[in-house]
Amino acid sequence: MKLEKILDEYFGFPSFRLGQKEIIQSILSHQHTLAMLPTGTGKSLCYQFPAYFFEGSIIIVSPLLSLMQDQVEQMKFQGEKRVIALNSFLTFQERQQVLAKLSHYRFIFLSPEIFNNQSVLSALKKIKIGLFVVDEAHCISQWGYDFRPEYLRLGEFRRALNNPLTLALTATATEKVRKDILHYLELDKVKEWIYTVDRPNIALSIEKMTSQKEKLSKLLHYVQRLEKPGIIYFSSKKIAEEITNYLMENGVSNVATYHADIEQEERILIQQQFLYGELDIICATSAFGMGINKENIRFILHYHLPSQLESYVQEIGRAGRDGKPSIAILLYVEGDEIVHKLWIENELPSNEQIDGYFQYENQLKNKEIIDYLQLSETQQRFLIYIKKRLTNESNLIKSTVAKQIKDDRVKTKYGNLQSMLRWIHSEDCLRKGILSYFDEEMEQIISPCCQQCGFDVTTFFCEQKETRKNDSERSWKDQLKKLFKVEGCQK
DNA sequence: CGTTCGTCCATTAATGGACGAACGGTGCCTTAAT
Repeated sequence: MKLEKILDEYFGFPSFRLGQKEIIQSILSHQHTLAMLPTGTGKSLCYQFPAYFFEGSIIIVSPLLSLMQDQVEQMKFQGEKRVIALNSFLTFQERQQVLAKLSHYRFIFLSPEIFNNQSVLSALKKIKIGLFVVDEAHCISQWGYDFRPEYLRLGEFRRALNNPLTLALTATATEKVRKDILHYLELDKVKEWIYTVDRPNIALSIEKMTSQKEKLSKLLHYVQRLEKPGIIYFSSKKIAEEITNYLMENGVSNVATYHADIEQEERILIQQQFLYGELDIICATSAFGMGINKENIRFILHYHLPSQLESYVQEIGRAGRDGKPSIAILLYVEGDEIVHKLWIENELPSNEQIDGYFQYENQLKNKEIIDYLQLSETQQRFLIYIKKRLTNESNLIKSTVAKQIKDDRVKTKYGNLQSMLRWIHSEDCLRKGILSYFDEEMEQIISPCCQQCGFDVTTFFCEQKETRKNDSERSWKDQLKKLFKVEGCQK
């Protein structure tokens, strides 16, 4: 049967999107595959489709519980009942039941951390695995070295499962990150399908200002005028909250804050409200976004810069999934990057902490070492990872290697931040800058492209559309607006 | 690095200033350390 026919009959799509068919064919011919597709272009089909050709289960490694839950719900809604998220949301009894009949499930979503659980791992060993999928595979490189070390152990877990056929999916990976992905998944002989990171319908703009105050008024200016809905990104939870209040005080309604300290229930509520159009603007940290499948986001504003261009591309990529013109504006004041430098410096243990850790390891209890050296959770996880990786080596070697890895990591992260800053300060086309960071060249001329290529931000304003209307219509509309305090474009 | 928070001590007992410490995004997993 032709693939298109199956696509139509089973999934209800008339045709494949860019890259999907090639990736699916590559999987169907049993080649390990690394696929890079632009944000929001239907990566999940790439593993859902082959599932119906394979015996055995499809394992999908996913970075977030909420993402797994969403995908499971969505697939159940589409009629696939043999799907489960194997994670800490399950009670002990539920987990036992699921593990007992694991081969029953066609799709098994799980986190990298769950492989640490011996009963889960041994249950997985007993079933036939048709495909091992790593979703958002750039997390291996982005988080594996410090924040979530289990991402670096996915190769080890793959080996434990007898090296199943593997598909790594991402939207943003430089050459270096792609190498990391293959290395840590222990893959060679890989078919790579790399498509552009570019999203032509998203116009790009950077505005440099000299004070935070100026930035604040610029933000309000844009928020009041740009077509909604939109997301505003911050590198501080506190400032995200403050600006939510500031916007509301200035007549912008339907705004909410989203960050890691917001209760789980509240976070789900905000996501839902945003999805269904009850909220227009989310003031968020980097916690917000993964798995947000909202078609009509019109703008992404950055009140603070992210720490690397990969993150920036991920974040702005949430705009314009419907293909309509959208805009990404980065507001920059010198010094905004300082907080990233601090995090780079402090998230991994210092040389003194590393030496101390391996020196006292045999003498003190773990908890005493942590207290004495004041190790953060990330720092502990890093050190435990090194310890496990070098089990048979002396403490001196462990200590030396740990310092080496830490130095490399700090250097890489500084480099990424520098690239971000170079891009901000460059006077070249912004799109070209992003593409060249991902070793791509501009192949087409896009209009509107970016503020370097010359475009008018006001074309993205609601007002612009309304001035086309005649005066009398406008005035009653304005009055109505005032009366009901309606913000945003009226369609 | 730059802001905020808590403590201490001052003096027309209820503020206020000085000073140092703490903090700053992201998320799994809680039966996993010889």
